Amino acid sequence: MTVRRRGAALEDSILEAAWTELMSVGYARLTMEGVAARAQTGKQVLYRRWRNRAELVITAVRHHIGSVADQIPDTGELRSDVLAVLQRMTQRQRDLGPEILHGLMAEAPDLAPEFLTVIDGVMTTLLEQAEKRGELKVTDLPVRVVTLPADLLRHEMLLTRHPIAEKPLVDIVDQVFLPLVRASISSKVSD
Amino acid sequence: MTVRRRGAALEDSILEAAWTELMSVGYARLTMEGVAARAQTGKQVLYRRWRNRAELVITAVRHHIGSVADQIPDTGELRSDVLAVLQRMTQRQRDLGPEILHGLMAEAPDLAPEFLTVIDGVMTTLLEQAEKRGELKVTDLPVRVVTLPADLLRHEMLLTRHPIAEKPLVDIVDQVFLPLVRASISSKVSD
DNA sequence: CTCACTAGAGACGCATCGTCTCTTATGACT
DNA sequence: AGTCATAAGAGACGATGCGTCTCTAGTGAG
Repeated sequence: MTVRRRGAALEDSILEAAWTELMSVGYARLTMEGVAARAQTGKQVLYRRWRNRAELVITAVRHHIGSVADQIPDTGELRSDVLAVLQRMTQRQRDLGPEILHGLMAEAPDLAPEFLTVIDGVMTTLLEQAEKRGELKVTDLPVRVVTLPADLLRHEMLLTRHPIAEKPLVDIVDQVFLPLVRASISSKVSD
Repeated sequence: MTVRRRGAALEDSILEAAWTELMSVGYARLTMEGVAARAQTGKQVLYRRWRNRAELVITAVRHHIGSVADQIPDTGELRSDVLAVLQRMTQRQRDLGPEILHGLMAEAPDLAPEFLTVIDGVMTTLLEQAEKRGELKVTDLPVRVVTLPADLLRHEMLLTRHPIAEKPLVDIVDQVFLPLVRASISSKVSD
């Protein structure tokens, strides 16, 4: 070993090695030793930075695919905005695959709550945009309805092993979300 | 060792040992060796019957808490029927705890689809009962809406680490499911 | 009473964990 | 330029659990 890396350069190498390892052997069979070997470094270097597999992998995943909240759609219509968000979510699931998702869910307890708050924020923004356009009143909607499209999609991701097609997304929006939004508006009138 | 067990007696001992082990150390730290030791038998006896940890645990769980479909509520009203099913689901989740649920989901790919079909059948029965009473027409409802209460609850179970209270169940039924059922009926009229 | 079957027990080789140790490259500070 | 604390690279280490294999001796069927 002639050159010895440090700081960010080293960390990037490790995260990239972890990602490659993740893609080639999956989560269940990813080992700290494997990552260290691929990154041409020692295990101790990994354990100095992450307490376990799960934390390392989460960092690696975040490092490679950003957050759904990174860019919020604004198409001028609530329906297509929501659909766009759901599509972004499925894209991320496709990148990871179900095995990694389940593995992380089982081993990283802190991950799930974060999913919730992130999407919550995004959906709230979408609804505020719609409200500004006069499509609806945000206050009409129970929180449960606001997070519902993402919740249903997430459920689908966790319970099926295959990547999710376009149809379920459309169904969620058209058969569940939008009817509820409409019902909420008309019930407000009859109050 | 004086007495040597066989057949069902032996199998029951093992399943009970597995359950006890599950309750005392959780799923992640349950080992085949631990179960064998507690059941006072050898590992080979386990491997003769189950291919791995996940299958053994699934059998043990089924052996101790039956299926949601074991008894289908019939209270005379759709709302309370659905609530009763959701309550039975949360009861089972309480018995298991989130850690076991996640562990099994990650390691036993065949488990998830089964959840889906079981609840699907139960909900369909509830709706047929309601239809017989004249509460609604089953054909009005998209499949997505039929499975929706269970789907949402399952989502909640998988994403929160604590047992689920009564309120979310009521919210799911009153803020999401029933409004959709009603909307579906009235939209049918205006078709 | 005999015998095929398999329970009970644990040794085995392998993989991986997380810790520890050792040498030596590196960059910050004189 | 020279010194030095720091941490990188490498791998040995004991522990643990996997899944397989082997051996013996209960046990129920006939």
